[in-house]
Amino acid sequence: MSPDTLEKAYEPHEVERRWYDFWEANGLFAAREHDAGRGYSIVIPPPNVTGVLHMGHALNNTLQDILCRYRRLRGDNVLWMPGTDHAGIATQNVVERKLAQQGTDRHALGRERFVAEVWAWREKFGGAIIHQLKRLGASCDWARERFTMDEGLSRAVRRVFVDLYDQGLIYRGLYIINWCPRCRTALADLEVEHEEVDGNLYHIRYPFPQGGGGITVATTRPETMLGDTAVAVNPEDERYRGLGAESVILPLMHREIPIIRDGYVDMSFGTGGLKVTPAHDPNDFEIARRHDLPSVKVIGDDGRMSEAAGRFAGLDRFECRNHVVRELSDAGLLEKTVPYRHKVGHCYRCKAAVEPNLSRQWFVRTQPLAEKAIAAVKEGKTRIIPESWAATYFDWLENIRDWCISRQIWWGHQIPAWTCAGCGEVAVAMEAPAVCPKCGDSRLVQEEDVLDTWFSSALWPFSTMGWPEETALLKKFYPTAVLVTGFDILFFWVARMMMMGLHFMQAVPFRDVYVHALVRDEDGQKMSKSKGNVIDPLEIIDRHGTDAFRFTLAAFAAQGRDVKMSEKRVEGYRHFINKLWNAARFALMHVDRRRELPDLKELGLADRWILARLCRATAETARALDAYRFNDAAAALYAFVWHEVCDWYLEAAKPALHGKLDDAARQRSLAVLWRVLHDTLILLHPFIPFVTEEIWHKLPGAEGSIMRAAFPADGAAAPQDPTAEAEMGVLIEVISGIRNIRGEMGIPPGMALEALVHPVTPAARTLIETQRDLVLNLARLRDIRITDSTDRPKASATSVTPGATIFVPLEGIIDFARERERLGKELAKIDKELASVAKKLQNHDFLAKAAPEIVVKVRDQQQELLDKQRKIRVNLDKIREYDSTS
RNA sequence: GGGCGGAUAGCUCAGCCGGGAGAGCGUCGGCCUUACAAGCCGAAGGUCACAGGUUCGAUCCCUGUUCCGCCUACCA
Repeated sequence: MSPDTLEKAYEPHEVERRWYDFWEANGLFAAREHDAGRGYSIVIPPPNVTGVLHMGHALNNTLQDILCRYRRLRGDNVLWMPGTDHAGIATQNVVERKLAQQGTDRHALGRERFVAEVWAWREKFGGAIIHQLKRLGASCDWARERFTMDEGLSRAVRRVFVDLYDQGLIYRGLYIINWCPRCRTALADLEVEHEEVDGNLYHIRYPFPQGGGGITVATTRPETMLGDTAVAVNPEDERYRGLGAESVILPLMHREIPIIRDGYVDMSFGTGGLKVTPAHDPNDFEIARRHDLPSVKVIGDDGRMSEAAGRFAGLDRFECRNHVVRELSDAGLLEKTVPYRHKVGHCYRCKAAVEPNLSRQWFVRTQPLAEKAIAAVKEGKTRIIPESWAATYFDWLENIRDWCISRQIWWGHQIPAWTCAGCGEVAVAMEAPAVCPKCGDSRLVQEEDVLDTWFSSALWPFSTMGWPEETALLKKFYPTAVLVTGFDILFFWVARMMMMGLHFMQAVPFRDVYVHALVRDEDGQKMSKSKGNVIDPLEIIDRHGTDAFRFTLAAFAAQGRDVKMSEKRVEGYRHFINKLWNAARFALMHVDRRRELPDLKELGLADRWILARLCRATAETARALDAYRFNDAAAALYAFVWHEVCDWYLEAAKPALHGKLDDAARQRSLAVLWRVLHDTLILLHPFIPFVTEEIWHKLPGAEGSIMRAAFPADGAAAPQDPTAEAEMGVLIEVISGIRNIRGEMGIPPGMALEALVHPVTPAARTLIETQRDLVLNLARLRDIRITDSTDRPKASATSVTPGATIFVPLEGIIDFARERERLGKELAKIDKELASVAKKLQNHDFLAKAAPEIVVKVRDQQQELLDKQRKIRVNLDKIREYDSTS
């Protein structure tokens, strides 16, 4: 195969590897912080080091890559900052599972060796997702790749922690937090997934000390009763006036606990009695504070009952529930058990049921930070797109609660706080202090806990650019242009980056937040391993190529709607890639070297038409991408390439290209073809980078990488040619009319026909005369005759178009019944349209109140329809006449 | 409990500021026309969920209803 011809079908795999290597080797992804040129930056949502590329990543990164490649073509100095997230709990879990397989665990190793083990794991497997992103074509500036645990980012984390602590925005305290007994760590509220489960509501009677009676409470978690320290009723509740007792006996534990009155209690729920378990329920914790009640922690950190649970100690919490219920029932204190559907919190990492637990943890005081994050969006400093997500963003930030940031795991940024063994002073500092700042004791013990993974993620837009140093990178590229993300991490990540960015950089981290949809399976189900409906992006890429896959994602990425992915759809777009490939193949059979575009005046109609359409496609692509309307851009390009370039232009240009016309015509067509292919490749490149680069290098006169090309001029700078568009429109109608007759009348394509054309205006006559060859060729006619008479050959089929009425003589072939049916069908359509138009024009209110240009438009419409109706009727009548006489 | 989104052709979905309902796939009929059968030409197919309202005019704006999906919340 010679260098300037193409294979018959596009084979993506070898091409993709070759060009990706080429781009990387030539530094085409590199940002230049010291260069002029408008800076455009995006920071990647860092995938977990444990991650493997899934559909969500594929969509997210395809959209980012489209934007980055587009901005480069527009001449911007683009930084796409890549990296990965250490993913504290997730990664620790992965390595712990590996250790379990080896018959050991982290406690046997000890902290230091375990952490070393995780680093080793990361060295070996952590790069997988990066390789996968490269297969997707992601044009990140890989030389700058960062990791949330690397030295620079860790410094940024410590700096932020220390500053927030000094500013009173980080504190430590004893509160009810969400505890995962499986991961054995605290979780933030956000990290708890609430799921509906079928449970029971147990009604338990707590008898009075004197025996008998008592107060009945209802609970879904009876095992927590072992830690009850009061029973509460509403002070307004008539049922509990004058009880004659101020306490009850806690069953099974035989502990006397007080009856308290608190407005929190909902009188309408159950019996109006509430058991109070301060150590295992956030509301009860608050009630206990108000009433100065003690706390009894009966569930331990491992999910088993603690010593405080007396004889139940050591039982698993769920096992204990069964024991408690049985014993209560035996004691006659279980009044009833009703099935109850309620939500239970689960750990977002391991799915174990979360236990609210009293615990000493570190918190970020979020409210002051949230206020600024709200204001920034309200003031338009950051736009959220689509706008509907702003409401969700505001709602969460307005009701934000303090953020529990400490985790009882080993993999992560260890909290930079040291406790003095001598005086108990807590010192918070960037580096370990040598001695206690208060008493001078050197026995300092660092806090064991690490920080929530999302704490370091919150700093990502500036920590990756070198903060807290004042780097050239920050100066050039902060704030970033846009953050592209799924809505699932709007709170986890986006809102927190807003808070931290505003606090530490005094500027928003991004001007736009583009929130894209979720990728689901073809039935709209969320993809999950347990459902077995996961489609692996890499398998899709293997089978159909990266470009087809990317184009599919872009084409389905309509704002505010989930993407339903199925292999079938990718297949459809693979056909598109192949169509482009073959169009190029055809073009390259003719185009030999670059030619200047001749004057518009010298060009043929089809040439002028396609250039005008190219100009529109360019403007539409730019408009759509500037507005994050990826699907609009993809649809516009698809339609342009397939239905305008391939279906009409290439077909129209064939005679000239094949040398059937004069050489000047051939040269002109070649120049236009070159221009159309050249610009179209650039327009498509952000979406389908590989195939466009491959074709680009076969295109004579196209220099270097397509990545360095300039986006075509759109709008005023490019040829606007409404005349060509209108004239070509008339011809397309004429040709389609003839094709319709052929198809409907069942005439084989091989049979050459002749047509008699009656133009409606002298201009149309001239047009058809001058474009005679084009019509002959595209309508597959033997001959075309132009007539001033409306007389029609006897046995002929008719097509009425806006520019001309066409008669196709079908002597000996015509099936009169069929033609009658065809015209009748068309007439019925016109009658229907005419009726609705007439209704409008008979309406005085419409004439008086509608915009004048609309009225004019409707009048013109009516005129056209009436004209067409009249012509069809005449022909229908004649057909009837002939039919009856023949 | 609060909030958000969706309902348009057989399927999957576009449809920005109200003014003659679109695409892809699928279906039907005809074609190996020297770029492409992963293709070409032609065609059929819709009460724009339902009920009201605003308007000269509503798939589009407003209200309500039904169904589906999602987010969020400390009612045991």
